[in-house]
Formats: sequence, structure tokens, C-alpha cells
Amino acid sequence: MSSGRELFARDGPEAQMDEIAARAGVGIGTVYRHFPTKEALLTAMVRDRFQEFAEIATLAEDTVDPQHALATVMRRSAEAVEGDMGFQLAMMGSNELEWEGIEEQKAVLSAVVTRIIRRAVDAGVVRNDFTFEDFGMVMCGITSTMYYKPGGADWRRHLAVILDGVCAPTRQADEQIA
Amino acid sequence: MSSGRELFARDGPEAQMDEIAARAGVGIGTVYRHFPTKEALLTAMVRDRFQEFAEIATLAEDTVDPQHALATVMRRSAEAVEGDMGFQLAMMGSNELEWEGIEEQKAVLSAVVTRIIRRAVDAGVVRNDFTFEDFGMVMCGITSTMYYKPGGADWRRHLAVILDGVCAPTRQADEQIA
DNA sequence: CAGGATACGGAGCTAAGATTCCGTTTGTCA
DNA sequence: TGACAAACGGAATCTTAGCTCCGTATCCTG
Repeated sequence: MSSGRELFARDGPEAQMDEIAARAGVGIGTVYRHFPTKEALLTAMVRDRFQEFAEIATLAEDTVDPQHALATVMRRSAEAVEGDMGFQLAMMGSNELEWEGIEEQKAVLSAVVTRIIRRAVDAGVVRNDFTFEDFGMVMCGITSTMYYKPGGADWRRHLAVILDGVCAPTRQADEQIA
Repeated sequence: MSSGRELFARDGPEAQMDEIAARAGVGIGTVYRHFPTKEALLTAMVRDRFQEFAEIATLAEDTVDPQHALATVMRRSAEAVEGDMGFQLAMMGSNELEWEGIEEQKAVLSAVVTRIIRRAVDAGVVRNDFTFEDFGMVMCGITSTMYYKPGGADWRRHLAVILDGVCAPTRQADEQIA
């Protein structure tokens, strides 16, 4: 059940069902009684994460400073999945999967984050072309480098760079750096 | 041979050897005559990419404007792997692989990019704590979001945000956003 | 053109891992 | 305590994908 889910999350994507069961201290059959398929297990895991993201965002919305609110969502979300290679890999490999039944959590997350972004933009502390899509994209980038081996790469530095970019004044098309 | 390698690159990570062979228009045996193992094929592909990155960086070094030089390396490198899901996946799944025989290409890349970064930092157009490690990390982040499905996420926007962050003035520890 | 060498194709072998199935254990209600 | 039900464990099965092997086709060389 949930412990199995959690244990699975800590594992890589290639975690075998046998191993998952073993770590959860149950038989394989039991795992399959709770989740009809491996994909279902993955989906449940992903849904939990999105639920968590939504909660994190909701909490952060109480932050008074608009810029700090956005920064907090980003940092907390990253911290939440730090070390959870299972989630990472699930998201990566999900190129065509559709994660059935995640819509609700995603909708909440989207609504809250969108409000947080709008508030920051209105306050002039975040580039005014920043969207929820961008948010998802950069978060995806940050988390996927959590497993970047070479040198002591540190995702908090990555986040710092991105925040500086996100909070930089909006540029006109003719003044883009690249 | 190289056409097979290239065709493979276009495929996902789970591209089967059979399919790779088929697309290359040869038999499976032929593929294995050129690359003893699937991993060898992946490695060859990765080596080629790093070679290409090194060439891109070398060319960009001629750019007079220091900031533009760095931005160019980043943009061109990203463009080079755009659409090459094979490379992406290879890099992602490489958690423990060591990519034997890539050292040379990586050394060149590292040397050139480090010079480009130093020049930009010295010119004061890039945060002075930016390193080659950071470079690798953010590039990894950008490329891994190339396959980010949700909404019309656009990696060029991602790059733009990161460039703004990279070129933002260095912050003191007590003025970090997050 | 003969003979050997080199390269090719792809059926089939094998391992790995997801899933099924059934005998056993544990829990519940009279 | 006995009988039925619910939950379990894990060996056995099925499927997939990497890799091997051998018969065939192509290319030299004399």
C-alpha cells in the first residue's frame, strides 16, 4: 500500500515489482491486489506528488511578499521530489502516457500557481511574460538535473539562476540575449 | 554505420535493436557487427554529440561579444540535440554508465567553454560564480524539457530565462531570492 | 571462372521482468 | 470451535528485447 508506494518512489524507474514488494515487506501478489499493473502504481505515485505540489503551492500562497511566494513554491516543490528518482523517471518516461486521473490535482496546482504568478507579475517582480507553462517547464528542468552526475552540480544553484532569470525585467524581442 | 547511428538517435531510448536495424535498412546482425552491444551504440552516439558540442563551442569562441559568445554556445548546442530524443534518453538513463572513451571530447569542450565563461565573467556580463559545472547543469535542464509535453512549452523560452539568470549580476548570499 | 574471404540477414536462443494463479494463512461470525 | 471469507505469498507463466549463430550473398584475386 502507501508504504510500498513510497518505497517504490525511492527506487529508480527500473525498480522491479519483485523488489518493490520485497522492500514493502509483502508478496508480489499483494502488490498486484492493490495496483492492477505497474503503470497503475506509477500513476498513483504521480498523483500523490501532484497532490503534494498543490498543497505546497496553497501554503505558499499565504506568503505576503509576491516574489517570495513564487520562489517558495519552486524551492519547496523541488525539495519535495529531491531524492525521489522514481518520480523523476516516471515523468521523463511519460512521453506518451497520460497519467489518467491526475486532472483534478493538476487543475488545483495550475489555478493556485497561476494566481501566485499573476500576483508577482502585477507587483512587477517577475517578468510579465512568465506563465504556468513556463513554471512547469523550468521546474521540470531543475528536477531533471538532480541526478546530473558530473561534478558536484547542485540543483539549488540551478534554481537560483532560474529565479534570477524569472525575476529579471521583461525583455523586448530585440533585446534578447540569444 | 553512421546512418544507423543517426537513425537510432532520432528514436527514443527504448528503441529496439530490431527497429534500429530496420530503419537503417540493414539486418540485426550487421548492427552488431559494427557495435558489439547496444551500449556501445549509445556510447558512439554520445561521443559524436560531445564532439559536435566541442566544435560548436570552438566556433562560438570567435564571437567578439563575450556575452553573445556564451549565449551562442548554449543556443547552438540546444539546437544540435533538438529532436534527438535518443541522446536525451541516453544521458538521462546514464545514471551509472560512464561513457567510456568520451574523455577526450569532454576535455576539449570543458576547456573551450571554461574560456568562454571566464571571458564573459571578466567582462562583467555574466554572474561571476558561474562555472562549467553550472553550464552543464543548465544545459541538461534545458534539453530535458525539450520533451516536456504539457502545453506548448518552448525550450527557447527556457533558454531565455536561464540566460537572463546567468547574466544577472552576482548576488550576495543574503540577497538570494529563494 | 574458381576459390576464398568478407559482410550480410534474420530465425531462434536466453535472460529479465511483469503478471497470473492457486494453495495457505489470517480474520470473522455464530 | 467450526465454517466461510478475505488477504497473502510466491512459484510458474508469458512476453519482450538483447544477442548469437549459421547459411547466404557479394566481392576480390589469380
